Amino acid sequence: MSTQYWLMKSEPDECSIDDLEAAPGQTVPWFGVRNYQARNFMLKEMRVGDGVLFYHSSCPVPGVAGLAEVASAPYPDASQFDPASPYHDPKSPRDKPRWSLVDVRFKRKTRLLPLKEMREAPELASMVLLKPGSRLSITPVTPEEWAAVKHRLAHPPT
DNA sequence: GCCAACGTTGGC
DNA sequence: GCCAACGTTGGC
Repeated sequence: MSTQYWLMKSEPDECSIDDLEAAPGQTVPWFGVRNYQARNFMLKEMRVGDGVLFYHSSCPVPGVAGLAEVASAPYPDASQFDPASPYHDPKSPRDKPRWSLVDVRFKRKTRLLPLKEMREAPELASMVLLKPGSRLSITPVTPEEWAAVKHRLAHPPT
């Protein structure tokens, strides 16, 4: 199977690209996803080595802040069973966990590619992230979109 | 802090 | 299985 690509949103207050770089093994478990569509991407479609656009959300300048990769097969998200966690899900059966995650490994920081610039870029108009009303925290990225983002990262507007 | 969009819940 | 109420996301 050929390489797939994803965009994954993270609040920099929770886990920024710098936090990912500083993490043990430069890898973090992508815990806390509580949306079935986003979960299914991790559970059913991601493969180790898939490319990830690391996106900062809910912050002063939202946008792509770095590149990462899928670093594990899916496994159950431990936070669903932790009563102290904000991600605790009392309805998730121990023997049949509702929520799974993958590990994500740091590749490199990039310049910040702001959401505003992405919206203004015709070659990125097809991205799921930019669809009106889109709120998914994990979205697929086509090879063409991946290439266009990398090109734009390397060639900032003047 | 506002609010539009969207997902989930639960009564019926 | 419908759908109104409610909660969440996330840009602005």
